[in-house]
Amino acid sequence: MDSRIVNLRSKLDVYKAMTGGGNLADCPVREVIQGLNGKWSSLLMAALAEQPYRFGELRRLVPDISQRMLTQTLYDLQRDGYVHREVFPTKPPSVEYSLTDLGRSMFGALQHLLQWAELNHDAVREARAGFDATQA
Amino acid sequence: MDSRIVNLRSKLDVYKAMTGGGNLADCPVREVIQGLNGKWSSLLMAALAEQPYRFGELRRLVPDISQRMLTQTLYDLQRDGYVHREVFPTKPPSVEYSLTDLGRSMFGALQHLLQWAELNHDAVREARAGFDATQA
DNA sequence: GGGTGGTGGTCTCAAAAAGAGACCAGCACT
DNA sequence: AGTGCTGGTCTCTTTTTGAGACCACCACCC
Repeated sequence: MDSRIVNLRSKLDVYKAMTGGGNLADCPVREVIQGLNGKWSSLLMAALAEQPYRFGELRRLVPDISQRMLTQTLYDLQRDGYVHREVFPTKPPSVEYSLTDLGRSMFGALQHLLQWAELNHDAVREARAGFDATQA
Repeated sequence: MDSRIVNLRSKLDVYKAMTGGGNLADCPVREVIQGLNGKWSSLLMAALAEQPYRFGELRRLVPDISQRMLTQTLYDLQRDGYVHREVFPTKPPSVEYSLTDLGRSMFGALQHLLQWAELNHDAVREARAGFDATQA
């Protein structure tokens, strides 16, 4: 028994899960997190959690995303099972993206982080400003 | 009143927070999330949530991180106020990294996502495999 | 029938970020 | 004098991202 007695079992469990219990290289948790790490993933998830959107609607909704990254991010989210893509055979075929059950479930967890960010972005901004000041 | 009646107020709020209420370009929530988007940020946060670590310990703990990215990710986390860096004037100076209160607070939110990933990585893996099969 | 505009993309090329690995000063121990 | 550990930085290559042109299809409008 050393000083590493852990009173935060759940945190330790999470850490062990991320390290795959010693098998850190191909850890499933890291793979999943990696999929959400994209610059646009969480934003698109938040948008689609509100309601389904079509490709062009998303592009207008997020003006600073390039069409290339919108295509790719949606493809990745679809691949991981968070997003459903449905093509409607209208005159110019339209494509609708919506969350799957898995996507809604995942967003429930992601939401905690987004809400934290909403409540604490001032603290982060302050910390950043203070740090930059000392480094100047 | 159109079909967009929203029964998920909290989700909508999160979305609005991310979009900055129409000011999507410089939205504070996106800035914060961006800081956690790094490939190694969440892993290092999980490690430091368990206990403080020294630089070399972290390097050994996460063998597949390059020294360069370890330095940089820790710097970024410190800049955003999640991590405290303390230099001890030992013979070869040692450096200890630990979570700040802000860091612990943030990890509390991040943890939900990590736990979700731990519980659902099978579903994601399956979705991925199924999707890849249809694309082949 | 010839322009215009909206559909959802792909392709190419430049810029930014990440990874690999060499290198460094300082000191302790042998 | 050599070896090893400390916490880094520097340079080079590869991967990821961003900007923007291009595309086929069809509807609409004259």
